[in-house]
Amino acid sequence: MLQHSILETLPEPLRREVLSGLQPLHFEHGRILFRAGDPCQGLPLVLNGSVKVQMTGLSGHSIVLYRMGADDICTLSIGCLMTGDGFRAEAVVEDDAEVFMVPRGLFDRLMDQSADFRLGIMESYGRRLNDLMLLVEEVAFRRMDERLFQWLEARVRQGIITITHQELAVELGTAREVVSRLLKEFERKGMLRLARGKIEFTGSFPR
Amino acid sequence: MLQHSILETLPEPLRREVLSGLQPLHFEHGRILFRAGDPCQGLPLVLNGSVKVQMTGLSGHSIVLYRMGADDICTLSIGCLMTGDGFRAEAVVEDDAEVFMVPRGLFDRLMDQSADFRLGIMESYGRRLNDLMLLVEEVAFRRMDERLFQWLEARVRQGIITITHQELAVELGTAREVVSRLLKEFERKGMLRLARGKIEFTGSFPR
DNA sequence: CAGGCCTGTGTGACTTTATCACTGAACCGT
DNA sequence: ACGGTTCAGTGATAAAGTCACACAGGCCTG
Repeated sequence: MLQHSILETLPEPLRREVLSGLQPLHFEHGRILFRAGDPCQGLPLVLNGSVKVQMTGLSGHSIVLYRMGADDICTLSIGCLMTGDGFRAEAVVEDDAEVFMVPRGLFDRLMDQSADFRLGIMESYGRRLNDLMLLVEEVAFRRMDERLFQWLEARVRQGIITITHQELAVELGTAREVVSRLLKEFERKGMLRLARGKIEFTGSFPR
Repeated sequence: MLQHSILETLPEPLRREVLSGLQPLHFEHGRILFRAGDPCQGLPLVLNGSVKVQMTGLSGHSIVLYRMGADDICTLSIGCLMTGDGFRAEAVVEDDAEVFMVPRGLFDRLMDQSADFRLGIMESYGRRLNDLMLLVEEVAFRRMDERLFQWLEARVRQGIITITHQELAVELGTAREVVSRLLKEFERKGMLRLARGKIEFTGSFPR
């Protein structure tokens, strides 16, 4: 079922009209929703799948800022939509995703006509702001080994994950070598097994 | 003249009504607009002065996230206003400030009735999101000496600034010792002179 | 105005993280 | 099987964070 909760709150005639006017766009794993500098085409409503948003600094390093999943709204786009500025980050599809792209005109109309839509947008914005604030705190003050551990912990249930040390470094905003060394240490402690492009959790990974 | 550009865009009868219903609140240097955990009372529109927003991590360390000045909107409050969650950060007045506090009901009404108001809110949100993204990048990848230098550079014109190393550490999200050492090095290079609670720029501070 | 107190600053020793440079292993296509 | 490419491991060194403590400046109080 292709739907997005923020559209379900619309009053009936409007909802039907909007839904009939939008067709879902499919994006496969690895596709880029937008790149840094791109102008904003519309507000993406993520129906399913998973999209990560990351930025690359002047230094040339990248860091993942947050992810969007089912029922998420790409709030970052709104600012660009309003000011006409280009994106400062890029969005990469991780798990194949379907997206409604709401054009500027329709967005304005929905903001005008539905209090629930406005509420949904504001809530989404608030969450994103909070996420970023927490990320700042994490990057500024938390130790790398803890952060890496937590990242892995959230994925233990998958048993094996497919990711390179370089990608993991981008997740945490650090250098590949740092990730390699820390992972090696985890391996020495028996928490996981390393292979090229893969990390396998052992039963003894602490939970 | 006490006004805020986002209110000036309102259609005339509404603008007059809103303005007559709001009286500016005065906050002196050092006053706390809100603390972490506080519920949100309304949307603060900053008329003048300067307010810094900072958060304290689990680690007990703090970092300044951004500042608000004349004509700014405390977008952070909107999320809290919508979800009813408490603030995750605190706002401290630096230069005496005057603020319109827009209560929830009025905010909803303005969002409903003015497209320009909506635009202003969305733009403000977009800017804040961009600021935070840049901060993440800065904290994750930039060298401390450069960041400290830039922070000082932005204040060279004041000649002397009154700030402790501890406060400066919070500005940058680092440890006091790191700031002390870097400042000492700047002093050795002749860029500035240090005194208890003060930093004096010399003519040779590079610009 | 001497002494005590609090806050702010300086610094050594050590750990963690980042950077640089390079090696070798694993995989891919032909 | 070979050669190229991507990935991972590691030593050396620099930058930044942590811990512990000494001491200096300003302020209050007797």
